[in-house]
This record gives sequence, structure tokens and C-alpha cells, in this order.
Amino acid sequence: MLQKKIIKILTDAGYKLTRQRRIIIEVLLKNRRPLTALELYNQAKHRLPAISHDTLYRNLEVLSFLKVVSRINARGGDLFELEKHHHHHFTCLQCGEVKCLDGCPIGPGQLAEARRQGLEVVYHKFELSGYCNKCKPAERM
Amino acid sequence: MLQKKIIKILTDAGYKLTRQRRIIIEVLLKNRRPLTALELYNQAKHRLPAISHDTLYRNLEVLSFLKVVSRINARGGDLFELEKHHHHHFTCLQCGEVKCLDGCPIGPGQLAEARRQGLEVVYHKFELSGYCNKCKPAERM
DNA sequence: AACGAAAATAGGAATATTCCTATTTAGGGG
DNA sequence: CCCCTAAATAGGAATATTCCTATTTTCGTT
Repeated sequence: MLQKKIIKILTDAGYKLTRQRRIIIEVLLKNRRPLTALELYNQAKHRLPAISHDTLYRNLEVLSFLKVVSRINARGGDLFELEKHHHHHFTCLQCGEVKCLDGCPIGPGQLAEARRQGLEVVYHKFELSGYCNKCKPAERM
Repeated sequence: MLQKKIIKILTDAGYKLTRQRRIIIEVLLKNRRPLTALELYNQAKHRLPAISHDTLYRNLEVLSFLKVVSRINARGGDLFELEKHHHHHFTCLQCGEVKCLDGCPIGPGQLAEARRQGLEVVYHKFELSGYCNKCKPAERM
């Protein structure tokens, strides 16, 4: 997802475009792996020393709500990454590594029960866990 | 899931059965809705005033790892509940309400990509979000 | 029933996250 | 371009969560 597109999503939803938000988005854009909130905070602070924790956490919340950022429930705390394209993750229960899964296998069949209950689904998260290639052998002992 | 079965899962996995764990399991058992870690802590503390935060958080981690407890990523922080039977949840983006979805729509088709990568999947979490019946009309305005 | 090793705990320190409020800032309308 | 209002922010206080370590407890073995 490009910076322009992200900014459009923010402003279309009525959020203001602040320097802090620009910087947080830039920091998210330049990282190729999911980071913790504090890692993101430190990178943002490097560019804008006066930025507050509150601002970072609040904006991760906003960006998650807008589905610009995805929050991955990993071992040792949540990780955040730009949702450049919709996809899901696998976490190894042994070593904690997070792997991206190409594509998205969720279709209407998986949403049927929610629809039956009259719920309007606008988003879903699908997280797998188990053992990665490296940890599988250890698991077999 | 019954207390006996939970205890068996714990001990089979090599964990010791402590008074604190018994109490935490009892607290989880008697609640019919997902609770925050602190709500659980306060209920446990009521039965065992000396219990420490660390013990509660550590054991939620253990029980989550063993899939006895499921951690639901809700608005305003994670919620925990006994996984009495495997199911998933829906969170309303407007009011924050969490609803249980009967059954589980995830099958081999949804795990194919992970298998292709050689990952051994032992668990999955599927979280939906959107608008509940009550909040849908407001959303239409 | 007592022993010993390993696991688990309490309590406090260290971190991380959220809350609160006075001040600043973005962006629309004149 | 200036003003106004609502939204957003900084900074510090309040909470929540995790870490650390000395002590206690569980449970397999005697």
C-alpha cells in the first residue's frame, strides 16, 4: 500500500493528517517485517524526538481500525505491519518465528455462520500456529 | 471442557498442578463470558489473596499455549475464556461487543498454503469484525 | 512418609501501555 | 490569508504487564 493511498484512507475517514501520523506511516513503510509497538516508537522518536508514547499507541489503534495496519498476535506481544496486501500469518509455537502466508483462503463459506446471525462482516483475521520446518524435527523426539 | 480434562492436559504436558493453577481454572470455569486478565486476577485474588500478578499472567500464557484458554483480541485489550469447545468470535467495530460463532468453518482448504510451505499447523484462530445487528443501522446513515 | 530436583510462586522492580488535561495544530470557511 | 473549532498532541500520572530472584511447593523416588 502506498503512502498516498494510506493518506487518502485516513482523510476520507475524517482523520487529520498530522506530522506524527506521516512519520508513523513512513516508519511502517520502510520496515519489511512486523515490529512491536516499542520498536516503532523508537524509530519514530528518531525522526521526531518529542513524539509521545500516547501518540504512537493511539495511532496504531487508528490505523488498525482502518485496516491499514494489521496486528499480529505473536509470542512475546503483538506485532504490527502495514497491510500492503491482505494476507495472514503463521507463528511457530517453538521458536516464535512469524511467517507470511500467500493469498487468503477465507471465502463466503467461512462467513456463513456470521451472516446467519445477521452480522455484517467487514474484516477477518486468520492466524495459524504450529511448528515451522526448523522446529518440526525437534517436535518429533 | 471439564476441570478433570484440563488438569489432565496440564499434567500430561509436564506442568505441575499448583493451588494457584487450580484456582485460576476454577475462576475460568465459573465465568460464562470472556474476561480481561485483570478481571480474572481480581477473582482469583478473592480466593487466594496472596496470588501475584505474575502467576496469573504466566498461567494465562501456559493455558493459552495448551489451547485450554483462548485469547480473544477485542477492543480495549485481550479477553480470555476457557475453550470449552472450539469456536471463533466476532467483534463489533462500533460497540465492541464480542459474539460467539457456532461451529468452525476452517477446513483443509484453508490450511493448504501453510502445508505447501511445509509448516505443521496445530491450531488456528479466526476472528471476524464488522457491525452487529444493533450497530448496523447506525452504520447506514 | 521423607528427600531432592526442578518447577512455580510472591513480591517488588522494571517496562509497557493507557489515561488525563492543558496546549497545539490541521484544515474548513470566511 | 486569518480565524475558529474540533481533533490531536506532549508530558506526566496512573495502570497494566513482565521481569527478576529468593523462597516455597510439587511430585517422582526412596
